[in-house]
Amino acid sequence: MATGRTHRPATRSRGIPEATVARLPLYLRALTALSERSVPTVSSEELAAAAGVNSAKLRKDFSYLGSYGTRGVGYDVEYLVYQISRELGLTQDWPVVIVGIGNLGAALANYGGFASRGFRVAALIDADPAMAGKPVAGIPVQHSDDLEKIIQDNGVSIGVIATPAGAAQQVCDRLVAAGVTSILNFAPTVLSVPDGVDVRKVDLSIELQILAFHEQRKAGEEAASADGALPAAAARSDSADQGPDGDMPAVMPA
Amino acid sequence: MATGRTHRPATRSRGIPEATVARLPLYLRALTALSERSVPTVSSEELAAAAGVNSAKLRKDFSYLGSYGTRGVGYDVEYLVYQISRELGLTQDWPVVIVGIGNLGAALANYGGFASRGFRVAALIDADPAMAGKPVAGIPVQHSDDLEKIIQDNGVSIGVIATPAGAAQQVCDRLVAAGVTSILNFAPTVLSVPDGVDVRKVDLSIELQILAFHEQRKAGEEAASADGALPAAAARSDSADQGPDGDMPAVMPA
DNA sequence: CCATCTTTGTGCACGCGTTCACAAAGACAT
DNA sequence: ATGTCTTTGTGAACGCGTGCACAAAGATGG
Repeated sequence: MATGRTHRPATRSRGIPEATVARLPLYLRALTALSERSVPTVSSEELAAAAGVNSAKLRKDFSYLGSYGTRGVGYDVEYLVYQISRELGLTQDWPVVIVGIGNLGAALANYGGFASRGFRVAALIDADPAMAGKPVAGIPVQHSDDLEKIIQDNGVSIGVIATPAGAAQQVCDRLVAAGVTSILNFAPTVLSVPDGVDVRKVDLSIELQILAFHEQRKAGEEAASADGALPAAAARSDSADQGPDGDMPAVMPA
Repeated sequence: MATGRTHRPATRSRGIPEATVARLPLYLRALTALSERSVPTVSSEELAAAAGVNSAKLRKDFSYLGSYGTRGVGYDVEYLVYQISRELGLTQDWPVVIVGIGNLGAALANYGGFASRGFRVAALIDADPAMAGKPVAGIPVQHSDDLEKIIQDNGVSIGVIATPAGAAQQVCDRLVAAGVTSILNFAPTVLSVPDGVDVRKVDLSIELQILAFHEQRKAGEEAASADGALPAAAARSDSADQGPDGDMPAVMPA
């Protein structure tokens, strides 16, 4: 970004690889923990261990930020916390709306990690009129009719979708039309959005299926060494596939 | 391709790239939707659009499965649903335990997508004695003292951790010791596990921070074209860092 | 049976991300 | 000051994942 200050090798925001960006929050968390224990400096080796990554990767990641460590010593914890926070945009306050206040929406609303990380729940929105006015996590739920107004009044640019799958795209469209440019989607749907809008997806069902794949593979290999066949456990070979479920958000039936 | 058609070209489980495995559930969902609409066949182009991926990628993904499409026609929906389900291990029943029945744990327990995808909630476990016996989603919560017994009695190999961060590693260790080999972790902690155990992490806080990064970048660029400086919005430049929050699961305060 | 047309399966090239390994930078002791 | 020792920052090699572009397969119609 050209932010500029003369030197400042970094600030090449656009130069920061996605993979690195995705790890910065991890480093930040580990650093925050160190900071709370008043640890003044940390080596790449130590921090990498705490974050669960390779130390060379961590150093390279930091090099994109232009973060300066001190050779022979390590990194200054406080300085790094500040730099990463700044890079991630956490030094400012991000108002967030949560749409769809079912089980999951409520869980999200109650999540304490919001406020302490630069995020603020500006509003809770649900389509059910019966929910309107009812407080969840101390915040009154508002009806989705007022979605546009809420977004605009609060200058919201980040929206969280926790509605059933069927409603997700419509909600998404309205959020985008109202000015939201970043969306965190918990509904099991592929959202289509115009250029310039970022979408991230969290999908419990997918995560579990990936685990099942590996689990099956482990079982299969085990069996293979003794048997040569399939997992011993359940040989239930239904054609599977039954209830239509593609209609509620991962993790939350309305 | 080499697969030689002795039928059964697949089963090269170990040959399937991770990236492909991660997309299979996506394809499966799209295919299930088609199946429900009784669509008999689908082209890679159509299916790719529905799943939000590139059609060449999709074809290559399927080629790892050894799935057979028909040139000039496309893929048989039902056949593909079965093949992918099978490959993912969803034709068998996976008993799952959820540890930590707070807001999120309850939301997970209520998630309808479990049963319909080959997963079954075998038990809900919480450390709070006051929760014991209390039914959540129709399943009585059990005390964590009985964790090992529950795992063994039910032959559970997949565990979901939705506890506060402080308890996660300990719970993880007990799960692993009891025989769990796949863990879905919602707590904001890096879990360390022995070889052979898979861990997948879902972390709301990280997802939001990644969105914030891009959001800030957008704002910065916008401003740059007119101004040259930083986002106009909030120039709040605190040293940031405040409440200790690293102590509850992403999305769920006990 | 042959021609045409559609759609798959994949060889290939490119770019990103990871990791190694090491030179340079600096702290610290003497 | 000078030497030693630690730890960073990064050049370079490698491997994975992606996407293009096309040949081969097979359906379909004449």
